[in-house]
Amino acid sequence: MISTKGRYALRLMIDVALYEANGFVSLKDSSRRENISIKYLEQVASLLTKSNLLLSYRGNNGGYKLSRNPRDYKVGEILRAAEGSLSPVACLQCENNFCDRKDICTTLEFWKGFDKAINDYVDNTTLEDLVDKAKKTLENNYSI
Amino acid sequence: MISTKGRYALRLMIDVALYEANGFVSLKDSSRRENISIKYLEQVASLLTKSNLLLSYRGNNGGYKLSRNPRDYKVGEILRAAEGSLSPVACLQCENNFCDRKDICTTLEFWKGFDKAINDYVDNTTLEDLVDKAKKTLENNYSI
DNA sequence: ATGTTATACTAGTATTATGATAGGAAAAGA
DNA sequence: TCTTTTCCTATCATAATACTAGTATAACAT
Repeated sequence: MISTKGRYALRLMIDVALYEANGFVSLKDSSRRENISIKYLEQVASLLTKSNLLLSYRGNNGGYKLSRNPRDYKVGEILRAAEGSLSPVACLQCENNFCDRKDICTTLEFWKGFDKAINDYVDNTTLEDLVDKAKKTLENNYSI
Repeated sequence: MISTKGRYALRLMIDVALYEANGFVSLKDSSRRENISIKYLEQVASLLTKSNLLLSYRGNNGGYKLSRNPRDYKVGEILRAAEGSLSPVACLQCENNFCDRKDICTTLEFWKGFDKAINDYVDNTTLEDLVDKAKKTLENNYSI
């Protein structure tokens, strides 16, 4: 359901949040820290930039930084930007909502509720929540 | 996320529930009513039979019937039988839970909560709920 | 016995999505 | 002008999806 694109997007956002204090965060650094192919990460970053979740800057000392405070990102926004849609069934994706069974479908309400449960969950966690957790994990690893 | 297998499985279970009063429900009839290829529906029915959600009977006047009362099926059981797993990320599928980032993964808790939200939702609706809705839809269509 | 009806099982197949890799253009600073 | 970085597009191997098809097996009717 959530592919590498969504998972990598979330990890990239957390990584940028953790390191942007020193200036723009380059994919060269993020990809090394997160152990993700830089070329693939470029595609993920591009999705996030187009959705205005990341700001980019080219050239030397360029890279990415957050466009907002971490607490103002819902995780759902990040996942939807990377995945396109979190709909559990194709018939709920806006454009495809022309299912010819629409008026007789006895499961449509169930699927709509499912879609809502999914989006409610992912919109109930902020990037800040995950960043705080990441900071604790880093601290623990250093103390070992 | 939910493929045709899961969606067809749910529709088949509802169809069998609606028509089993007259005896075993054949795929020939179900496939005609639901407008799903009989050969594909066979594969779906096979998954449900193997999971003991449907009882099958071969030969003349054979077909399928429910193994329990509709109120005793959680929709989640049906979907999991057809789809295999509803985990939103690969690393939560039991066998694959050997992700080498397991101990440093800052998003694992988030994904576990996501998994729980998904399964809680689908386990909170019963087949009976959907069958009741289907009966109402059928009534409305006849009255038109 | 034989034919009919139905499930059970296995194999094949076209299309699409996934998860990348690769090359080069464009921007920005040294 | 060189280096570093993002930006954009193309390509590609693998796997999943959504089927179709054929045959075996069971059960009953005649």
